[in-house]
Amino acid sequence: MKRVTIVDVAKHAGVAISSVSSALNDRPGVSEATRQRIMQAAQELGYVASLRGKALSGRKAYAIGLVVHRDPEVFELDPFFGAFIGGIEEMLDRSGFALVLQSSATPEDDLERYRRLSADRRVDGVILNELTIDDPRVALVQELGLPAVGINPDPGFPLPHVRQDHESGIRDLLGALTAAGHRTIGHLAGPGDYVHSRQRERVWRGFLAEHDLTPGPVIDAAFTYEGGIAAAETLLSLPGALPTAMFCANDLSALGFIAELQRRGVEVPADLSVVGFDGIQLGEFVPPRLTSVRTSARRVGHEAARILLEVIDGDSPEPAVVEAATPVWRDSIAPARARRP
Amino acid sequence: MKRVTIVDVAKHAGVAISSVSSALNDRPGVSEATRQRIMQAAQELGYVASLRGKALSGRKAYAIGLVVHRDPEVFELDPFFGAFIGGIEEMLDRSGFALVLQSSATPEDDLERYRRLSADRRVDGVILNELTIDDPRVALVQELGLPAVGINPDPGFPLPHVRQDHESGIRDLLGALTAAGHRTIGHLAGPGDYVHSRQRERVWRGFLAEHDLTPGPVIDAAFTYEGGIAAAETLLSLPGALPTAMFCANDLSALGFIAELQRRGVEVPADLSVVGFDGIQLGEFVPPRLTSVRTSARRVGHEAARILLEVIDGDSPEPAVVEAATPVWRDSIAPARARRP
DNA sequence: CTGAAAGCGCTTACAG
DNA sequence: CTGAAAGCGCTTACAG
Repeated sequence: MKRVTIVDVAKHAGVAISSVSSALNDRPGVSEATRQRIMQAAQELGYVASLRGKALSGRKAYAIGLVVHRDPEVFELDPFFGAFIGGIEEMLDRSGFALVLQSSATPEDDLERYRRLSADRRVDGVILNELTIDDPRVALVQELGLPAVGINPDPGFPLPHVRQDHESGIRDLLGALTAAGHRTIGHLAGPGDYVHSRQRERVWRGFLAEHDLTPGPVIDAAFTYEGGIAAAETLLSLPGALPTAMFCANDLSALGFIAELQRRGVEVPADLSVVGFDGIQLGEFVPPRLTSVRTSARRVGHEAARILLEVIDGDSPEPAVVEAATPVWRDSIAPARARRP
Repeated sequence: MKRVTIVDVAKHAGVAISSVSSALNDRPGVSEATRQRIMQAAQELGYVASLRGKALSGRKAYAIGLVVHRDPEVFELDPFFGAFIGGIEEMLDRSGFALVLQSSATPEDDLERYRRLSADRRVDGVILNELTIDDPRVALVQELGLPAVGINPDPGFPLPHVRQDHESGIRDLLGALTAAGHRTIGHLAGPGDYVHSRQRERVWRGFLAEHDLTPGPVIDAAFTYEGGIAAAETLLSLPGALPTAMFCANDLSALGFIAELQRRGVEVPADLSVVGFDGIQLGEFVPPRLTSVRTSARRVGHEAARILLEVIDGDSPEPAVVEAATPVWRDSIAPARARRP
């Protein structure tokens, strides 16, 4: 079956293709009567503009790119992506844009993806997620002149971005911990090259300083269940008394952490209170149900797409701000009690 | 900065653009000497062909589509997608194709996505994942003339597809159960509209029939952790004795199922052996570690992309067969013991 | 307001 | 083997 093109619509409506184009794209310069006629012709023929013609002539790909790391475990259990992508789609869809998803094995490969996405003009812009300290992608997109928006960057970030406040939520959790009598609060930190790992640690450190509390142990962990298990082993092998509470930079690792502590005879939260960050579903189900901070991946994705579309349109949008992440009160905080000897 | 086009390369090499096109696409009709000269010119100018020109002129989008359901919980914790998408990418990448990912809220929306993907010529083909009984997408892609490949369909599927045998793995698990003395084996079934739910149940039923065993209770459950919890409640509310073992169609629900059973005082595997299907990471960590069947989402994705590319090329590829899913022996099977009264 | 024409950057017959 | 030309399906100045 032959594809119906703009030429067919023009013929059917008895006008020039330029008028069809203007009418269908809500551009001015077409009388209401003509517009109606064109709309109807398009409708009758079942015309849908070909993206290929549009793309070549309009100098736009009508697509944006997202490159995610292939690290299987992260991708497997990270609850962020589903909602994040859903939010992106939600926004994109109305604009006739699509999401091109790529997965990369390494950071170098990552850069190569962006480079090619730009070189072959596959997308009009990209979303920069999981920013790292001095993220090389920032310089790259600047060099390429590729529109980009960052997710939750540190202050001073040179590109358009969207931000969701995480500080108030974490502070609420830490406040609940001190209110429950905790004085030694440790931190299960995420990989140090991610800005969000650092950001979360910074809030913890700042809170303790303000309250004249000495920071408890800091243990590095991958953002995975296994990472949490390893962290528990590390904590238990540390000399001296255990902290009475831990703030984990990530729920998934918090769950592994708790499971391993329990396996080794440390009661959570009786012996050790634990709070996480992310608000994943699974935290609702495990014992004890995990107190955490819930972020809005969907909203963040939505806003990222919105901002990016504006950048692609040639605007310089203000950073988008999504409502702050909120505490999720569940069962993993208990009153501090005397430390184990 | 001005984009370098095929015209620039032709000029720089002192040839016609048609020769450049032929040379760069490894088409015959260019002498080795000319080809060399063109390659070098392209290299020197940093030329990368624009997909927009290629797409319009070559009548191809150089992209394939995947539409996934937006159901947050599934998307959140389903380990399948990450690996599956990784596998697709792996294959696509070499061919210069990209993955366009869309998320849909409802089955109707789903069809609309495919329809538009085809109408605006955004993609050259699609992957049909999570097939349902009488899946309406099959008729749709046939009607649209949209190349498509199905994942693990039932016999008689009219489109190209890729299949991973699940039967042998499930039978191994069930065999281990009977070898451990289990005679009453129930089934935690997935949503009945999915063909893979039915397939798994069918294997279970067939195995029992062959061994002259009366099927234990069948409980329907969503493919989620919560679904497993609900299923445990249902099982415990059933009149009569408990089965001594359950085969779950899905690991995530198996984990919820086990957790809830334990919460209610049923020891797993001592009182009740449980096996799952999927082989997700998380099953490695929870107590008891979940015995399951591991599928190869990555391989399946890889083969699906390969087959689809062939269909797009105009071929009629044989169904792809990925090596069978294999049992993962862990700790959730114990010898059958006298049932609780 | 309306339409004829050029042009986006390629591929593909088709002459030479 | 090589090159000039048409054409893919649109958008966008530019005349009328």
